[in-house]
Amino acid sequence: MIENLVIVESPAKARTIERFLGKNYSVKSSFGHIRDLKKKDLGVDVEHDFQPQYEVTADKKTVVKELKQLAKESKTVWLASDEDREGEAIAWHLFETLELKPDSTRRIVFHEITKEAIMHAIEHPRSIDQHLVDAQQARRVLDRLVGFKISPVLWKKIKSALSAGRVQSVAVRLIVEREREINRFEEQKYYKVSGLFLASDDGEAPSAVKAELPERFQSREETVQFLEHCKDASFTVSNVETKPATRKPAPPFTTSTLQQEASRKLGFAVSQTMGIAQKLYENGHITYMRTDSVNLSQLAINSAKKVITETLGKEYLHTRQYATQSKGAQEAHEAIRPTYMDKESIPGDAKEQQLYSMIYKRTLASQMADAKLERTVVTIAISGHPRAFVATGEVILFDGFLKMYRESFDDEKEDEHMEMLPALRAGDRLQRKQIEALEQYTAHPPRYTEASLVKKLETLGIGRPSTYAPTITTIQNRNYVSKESRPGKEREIEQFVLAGNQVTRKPLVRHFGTEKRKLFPSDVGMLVTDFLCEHFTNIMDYNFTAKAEEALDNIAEGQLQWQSMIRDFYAPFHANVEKTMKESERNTGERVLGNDPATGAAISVRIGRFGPIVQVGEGEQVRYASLRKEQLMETITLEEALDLLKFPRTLGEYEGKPITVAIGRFGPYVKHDQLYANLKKGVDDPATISLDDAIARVKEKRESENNRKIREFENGACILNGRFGPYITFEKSNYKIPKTQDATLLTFEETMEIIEKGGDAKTKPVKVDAKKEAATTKTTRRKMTKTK
DNA sequence: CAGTGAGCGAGCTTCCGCTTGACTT
Repeated sequence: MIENLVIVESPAKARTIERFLGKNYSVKSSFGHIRDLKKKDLGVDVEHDFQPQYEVTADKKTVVKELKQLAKESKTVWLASDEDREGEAIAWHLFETLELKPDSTRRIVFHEITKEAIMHAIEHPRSIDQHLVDAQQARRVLDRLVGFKISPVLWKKIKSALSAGRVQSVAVRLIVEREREINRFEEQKYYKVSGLFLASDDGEAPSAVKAELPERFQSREETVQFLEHCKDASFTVSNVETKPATRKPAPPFTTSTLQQEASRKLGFAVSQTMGIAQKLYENGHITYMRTDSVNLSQLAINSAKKVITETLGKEYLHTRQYATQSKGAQEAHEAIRPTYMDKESIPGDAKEQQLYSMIYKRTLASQMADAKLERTVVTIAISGHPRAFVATGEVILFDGFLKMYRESFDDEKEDEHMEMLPALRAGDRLQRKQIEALEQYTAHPPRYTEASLVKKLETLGIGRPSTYAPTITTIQNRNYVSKESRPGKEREIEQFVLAGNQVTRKPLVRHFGTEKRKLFPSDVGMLVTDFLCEHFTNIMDYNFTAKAEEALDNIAEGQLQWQSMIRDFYAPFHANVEKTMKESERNTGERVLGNDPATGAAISVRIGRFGPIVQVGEGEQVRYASLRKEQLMETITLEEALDLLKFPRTLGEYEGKPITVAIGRFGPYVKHDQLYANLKKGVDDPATISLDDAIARVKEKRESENNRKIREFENGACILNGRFGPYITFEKSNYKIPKTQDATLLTFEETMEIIEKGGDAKTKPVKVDAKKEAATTKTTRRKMTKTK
């Protein structure tokens, strides 16, 4: 007989609490939700007041069985899940599923994992808050109805296996709309003028002053005229303004801000950050990593106080309590912080250490003094000209929290660090050294990164800390958006330099528009977004979730019955689903671009079975070509489409067989006798490549194929070198070689034995959608490298 | 590292939010 069974959500938390509670308490974990709406079908009985049809989730069967047994043997069961909507529902589902008795069940909550907090909770149990549970049921049912009613409309009207949802569809919409803003954007050329001056020599070495002209010049003529004027002009300090300024530290990390900073400072993907944070949490180094709270426990603040005072001194200390401002925050946890504030570093791999160090510094900095600065703005007048140069300098009088941590921002420019200025007074004459005018272009609004999309979703109150990373993965897996790095364009620009007494023009080549790890919408993403915005306007509204949250709050407060909220939503929604199913056309996003100048045949683009294609002609004469990854149906021109249709192109013959050039999913390639060889990026142009160069690619590919091949047997079985080391391939299936065997020494018999044995575990050579297959192999690969 | 296609049938796909291990081509 167990005296007390305590159930929490996370096993790591269970371990900690068990230490505090002693031997009369057994602490177990439910591993989150244990029950959910039926996996198959709608799982909601819309005919009978939306009765939810719950079932124990497949991977929770064993946990539930174990908990049920333990509960039976326990005198008292303490349900200690989080104190938010989901946590309350978990407690209720446990109560129902484990068939607990009201008399022997207690609901408790605590906000800090300390002995005092837990003991206090045990002394103040309450009962399950059914209103809060109902709010969760409403949330769950709403999401199921939206997702499972709209997705089938997409399967029928656009493409199979697509999905729609309250969160993901809006996330995609944000990316699609940003892309269109960028397409509409008209860049403007301008010239930016900067000057280098010398402060007059007062016996010591003269010091340099870098200054800029705040206004930009639109035309070259204006620019050159200005520089010509500067030739003989004199430059005088006309004004010096010095102002004190302070900077405050950023609050401690939440899930969203951690993801943003890890992306900016460490280049981590959102899911990567969460994986590393999970490890740190499991090893006891940090507090819980899925949180929307910036709150620190008194214990944490006190120990931060101690560390700061002891290592940096009292003047660096300024304890603060931060208040969460983000919409829809439920604050079941603390901010993300080190478990022990005195641990500056932890064991673990490089990435774990990097992330920990960032969390450590940010948390300590949040309890440190403001930085005190002095900002100086110097105006430099130009004789005979109305404009003036401006030099800005910043001096840190007291570094405060900056000693520990400096926050990063998305729009930060590398070269904008402030420098110190020499001491200057109004009336000082400056010596002109050099003045430059550089041709520049206005920048379009930035594309979202994974992390900046999370930030945007959070400000809209859409999604939760536990779903930011999965949502971003989902919209990429559905091929609505993709994360890509694109090189941008090289562009010739000009610079005018006034040095000595001469203005010279320098042509320069600069890179513009480089994109790193940005989210780009696909044609399908755009098509689905347009379709949903047209037919399901209210769900695509950026305020849909915020409005739903208001109703959910009313349910939680007992002001509104949950079925009543769902009923109000469902009636018009369902009618709309039916109407759209029946009336709307199948939508391939077809767009006619024009006619082929050679034959007069119509050229159009649309979404085909395997993605966007360009089509020329019809019937027997029809020809297709895939769009390239960076092309969109919305913006492709007739000329670009014609270029795509030039392939495959036959170059000639080699060894009696034709050599052709084509453009596939993975870029341009040459094909010769079953062999595919990629063209060399930046060297070969598929439109102009010569037969000789193509033959060279084929020979190179043969060479590398041979190097890959360790052995080949008579019956076609091969031992190859792959990414994961040597493996066997036979009749389109791959087999792992046991670590105990040396791949280079395998005999034919041994090889065939491995193939036989591996019969069950091997991958089935089934036909799968090529894109889907590529997506799954990609994700497994990512996971493999992560666990390494 | 590997991959370079383009609907016959039948049946499947799908949501959001809690939480961790499985997976080894």
